[in-house]
Amino acid sequence: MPPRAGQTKARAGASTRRPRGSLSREEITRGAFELIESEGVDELSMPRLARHLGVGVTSIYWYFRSKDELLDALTEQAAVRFTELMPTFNGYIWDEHLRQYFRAFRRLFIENPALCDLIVLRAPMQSQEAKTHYFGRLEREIKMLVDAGFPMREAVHAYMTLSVYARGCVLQDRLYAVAGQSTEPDGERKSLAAVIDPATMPVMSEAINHWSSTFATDDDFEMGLTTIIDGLSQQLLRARARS
Amino acid sequence: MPPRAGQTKARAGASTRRPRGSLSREEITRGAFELIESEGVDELSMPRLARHLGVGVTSIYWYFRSKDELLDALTEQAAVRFTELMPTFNGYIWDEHLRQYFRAFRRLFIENPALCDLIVLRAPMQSQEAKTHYFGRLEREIKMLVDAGFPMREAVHAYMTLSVYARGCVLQDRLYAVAGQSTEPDGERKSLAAVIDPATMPVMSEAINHWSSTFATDDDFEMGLTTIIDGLSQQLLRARARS
DNA sequence: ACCTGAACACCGTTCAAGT
DNA sequence: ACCTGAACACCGTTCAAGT
Repeated sequence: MPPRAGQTKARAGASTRRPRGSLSREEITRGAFELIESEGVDELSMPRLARHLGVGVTSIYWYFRSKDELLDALTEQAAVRFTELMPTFNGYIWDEHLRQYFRAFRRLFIENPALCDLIVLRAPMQSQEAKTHYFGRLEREIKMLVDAGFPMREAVHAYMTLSVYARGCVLQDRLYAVAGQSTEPDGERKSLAAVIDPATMPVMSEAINHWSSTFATDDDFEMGLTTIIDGLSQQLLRARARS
Repeated sequence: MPPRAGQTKARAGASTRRPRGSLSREEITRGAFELIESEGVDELSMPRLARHLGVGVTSIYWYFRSKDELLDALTEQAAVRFTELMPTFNGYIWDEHLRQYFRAFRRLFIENPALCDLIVLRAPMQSQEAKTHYFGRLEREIKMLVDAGFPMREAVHAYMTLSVYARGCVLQDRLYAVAGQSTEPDGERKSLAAVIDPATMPVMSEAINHWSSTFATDDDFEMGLTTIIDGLSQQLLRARARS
């Protein structure tokens, strides 16, 4: 791996001491993101990060009390980045809006595994800044649902149900990604057929024709999305009938 | 912690060598489950497990090539245990059946964090045995939906959508559980109010009245369940109309 | 105030023995 | 065939310096 220009790299045995103000929380988190994006969050370790930054390991501890505190900071930045990357959709009616929104929501996590690992698989945001960003976005989305006629409680839960479902799909996708990829395209169905005896499992032996290994493909996701939005339509009709 | 009777315990400095056939895959996985159940999956380490069993660390490596192989075996057993613990429901119509089933599904994971960590947060099952158990259960559930009138493809996806949603809720619950519990009962709403300015976020400042910290409470879960089942009802009506 | 290496307790794993 | 400790490379973190 050739050292890239314009970047602080591990000095090859050079024992130059870093100047005083050369390090900062920002540089550390930036380096950590680079590491996570290229190697995955599991590969982030304090010694590795220090080497990547060309710093002594313990220097990082001046800026972050622990690795966990560093990860919290990364999660917070990831949350901000995520809300910034999410496009805004305008002019759609509520059901099509939700569909577009959560389709993008899922795509974003799948295309940015670093954000996925930090946001989906880690504890909830704590910082004021991250929450403010997040709620700013929620304000838009929930208002949209309220304007469409959803009572406040139903609007909140509509968003949350879809959010939990979408994150569940992303999690599924991620777990299957880290466990070795499926080998041949049709290998999955064959290996399923091996454990399904048509005599004792007549339904399953037909069901596997509609099977995808992860159940987190684009099509799988779309079907669940449709189901949930159909359910919300029903609830909206009932709510309108009541008022 | 007093040593429990009838259990192989760490010998207090005793350097007695274990007899030949005294260890086994079964004893190791049993000890590992005990450790996971009492300490959590993060606390499982090879040295700890060895100490718990009163064995040299390296003895474990005779039975499992690596920690990962051990975890795979644990995951497999957890999957079998899970399907055995899931009650069977009889005599309900399809929508009530799904509600009961996934309610129990979620409860089981919440009440058995060890199973949750191994199944929900780890890679998919690989072994024949686990798959056979799992598909046996799926046979029942999908047949139920097909008998209710769902086309095969829709039946498969109905189950999977609910399964992804329920696991998403469980994940949420688990993440909030490991990150410190919320302090006061009403503290959450107050801390939310701190970042929500009613002037700029009129909708959110009302929405937080319907807010729960995790969005994975029993009520939250039930609402999403209702939404999804409502959506499935719609699809069933359409499918029946088509045929 | 900021950066550093030495040192500690822990981890997963390998290896060359013991019986 | 099965069990063992010594040893290795790695990790997160602390501490007592250096400048």
